[in-house]
Amino acid sequence: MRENRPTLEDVARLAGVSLGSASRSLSVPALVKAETLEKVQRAVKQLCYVRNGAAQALASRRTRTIAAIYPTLDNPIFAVSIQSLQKTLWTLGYQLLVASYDYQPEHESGVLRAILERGVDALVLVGTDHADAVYELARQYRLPYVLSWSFDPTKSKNCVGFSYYDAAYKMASLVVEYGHTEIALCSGIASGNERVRERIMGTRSALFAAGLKLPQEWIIEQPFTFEGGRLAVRQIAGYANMPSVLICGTDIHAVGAMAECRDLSLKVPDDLSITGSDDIELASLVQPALTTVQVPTWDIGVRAAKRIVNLINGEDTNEEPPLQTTLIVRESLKRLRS
Amino acid sequence: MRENRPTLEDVARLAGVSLGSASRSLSVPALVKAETLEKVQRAVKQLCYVRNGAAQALASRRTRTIAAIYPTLDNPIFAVSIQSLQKTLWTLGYQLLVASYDYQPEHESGVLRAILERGVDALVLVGTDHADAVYELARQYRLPYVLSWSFDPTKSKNCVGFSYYDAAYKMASLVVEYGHTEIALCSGIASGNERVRERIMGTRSALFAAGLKLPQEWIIEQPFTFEGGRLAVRQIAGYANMPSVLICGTDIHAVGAMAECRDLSLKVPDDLSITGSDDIELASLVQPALTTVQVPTWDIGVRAAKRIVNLINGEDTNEEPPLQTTLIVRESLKRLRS
DNA sequence: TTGAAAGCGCTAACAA
DNA sequence: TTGTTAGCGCTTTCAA
Repeated sequence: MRENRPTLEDVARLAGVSLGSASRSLSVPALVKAETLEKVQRAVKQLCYVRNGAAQALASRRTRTIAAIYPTLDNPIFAVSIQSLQKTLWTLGYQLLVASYDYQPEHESGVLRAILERGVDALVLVGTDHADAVYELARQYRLPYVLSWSFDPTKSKNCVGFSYYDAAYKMASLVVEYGHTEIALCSGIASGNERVRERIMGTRSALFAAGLKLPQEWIIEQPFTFEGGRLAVRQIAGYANMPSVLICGTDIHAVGAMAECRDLSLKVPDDLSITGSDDIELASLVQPALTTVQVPTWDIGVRAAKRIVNLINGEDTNEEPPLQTTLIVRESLKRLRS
Repeated sequence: MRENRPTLEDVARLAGVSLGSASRSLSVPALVKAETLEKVQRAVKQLCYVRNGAAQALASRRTRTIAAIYPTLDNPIFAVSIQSLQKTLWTLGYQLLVASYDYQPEHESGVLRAILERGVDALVLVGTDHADAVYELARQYRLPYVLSWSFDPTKSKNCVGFSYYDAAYKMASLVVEYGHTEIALCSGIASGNERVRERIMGTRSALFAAGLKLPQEWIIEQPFTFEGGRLAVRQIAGYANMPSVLICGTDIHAVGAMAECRDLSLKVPDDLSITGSDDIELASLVQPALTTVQVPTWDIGVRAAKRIVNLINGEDTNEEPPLQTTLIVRESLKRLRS
């Protein structure tokens, strides 16, 4: 298993300079005479030299790698956001280590521990609701972190996201404005997920403001899968009095719900209106097209990348306000009165 | 920026054993007396000790990390496969570093170079068609690699995948059997992607076997996006004589194509039949449900993980046959004659 | 601006 | 079965 990678010493020898100069040529070229720099660069090219990251990490105590831990990789909004996070980090000279805990919050700290062992300079997490152990480890290892997607004003320095409460409030207000009064909510699993809880609260507040209620039995907690959406529809279809609208916590839920409606011969939106959230690409492709809330998926990745690098460098990040969401009105929500 | 992580030396001191014994307790516990092992484990727990991966990597010349380079992370089949790859590697004691080159083959070697610098023990790639530089780097760094998804019998030791040719042949044969004679193909971009080329060849052979032809202008190369599928439909809709069926290279294409048909008031499958490939979850949710080819998405990740670890350990991997694909007949393909 | 040299925290001979 | 020790390849003082 021996490799024959050239070392920096080989480079230095070939270039006729010291090990120190060779190292500086690569890391802080500004401190090196142009002539020396050139000699080193020539040697690097000639030997096809590539740094040994482990040695660099050991000596400098930085890995130039950032870990991102997601609930799942299997939702297009996360996939898109990972792309933008990765691209932006790359331009800033960092690599991205991606991990997921499969929507099992209790696994997150285990994943983090493994990542810590491998060594990273910082952390990007999703949401603000994490086990104490997660925050504890970050503190203990002095790891800067960014909490993405959710926005918590009390932690704004570490947050890059939007208000799930506001997004849900907006959507529920639209639903009310369209004349609906019998409203059900298909949310995700609330435990360990403040985004789900914020959505429930936002929805409830909007209904309350209109003199309506969101009874507990009309809040249906389902995993964020197509199947989850189907199950929600099956459940409300069994109720004596069916709601006129199902507000879904994600577009994935909504698309699953629409499929189930078809199977049950429920017309959307005539028999049941359905709304989503996220505005994934699919939302405009389904029939009827989905009324949903657009969230700044790509932007979250870009900004999380910039923020985390700032935090690593100890630069003062001026606190940014939450990102904005936008209602997208299509055909899946029926107007009952104008 | 100083961290205060305890080192193995701290552990050894607290446990009252030597550095060597402490190291062995963690890496090869079998070589250590039970009593010693226990002392070390207690010290580890007490100090919350976590190995320093960089030091370990530098000294042992292995990182226990495997890199996987994908064309994109933004296709559900890859997302699913990454999940299974990651999970399986985890149980085998390896971590996964994910990267993508955004379907720009010329970027792949650059990505690989960055990964090499960081250090990995092995590589999982998608497909067999890679720049010489990629194979050259793998050779130079003695990096074991697995080529996933595609199956090339001449490289079967390194391949974990299925025959795209066969899959396409099967689907095209079904289309012919259903009585279609005017057949168009919406493939991906063929350059730098043998999977696309195999699909084209498989389709062409099946048609040829039935006395039909696949003219070049009925092969439409489009990027693997919903929009790609839409564009393909727009293109054939402009032809003087339209085909009766559009065979799509992926379900993503097919779903996009179906959406465009709706916008153009083309009935699927009456005005135009559409077939897909991959059998993503969405395929059964769209209306009409998609006739497609199921591919072993999850299995590819599991097997790639096992194979790559075998290769790292220099174990003899008995050459496995290609994985199998299955036709899934639903409603998007019309029967013109029986 | 450069060179010399002391580690970074661990593994893996080797000797005991 | 254990302890000792010489590196792994790089960064980063420090002195020149």
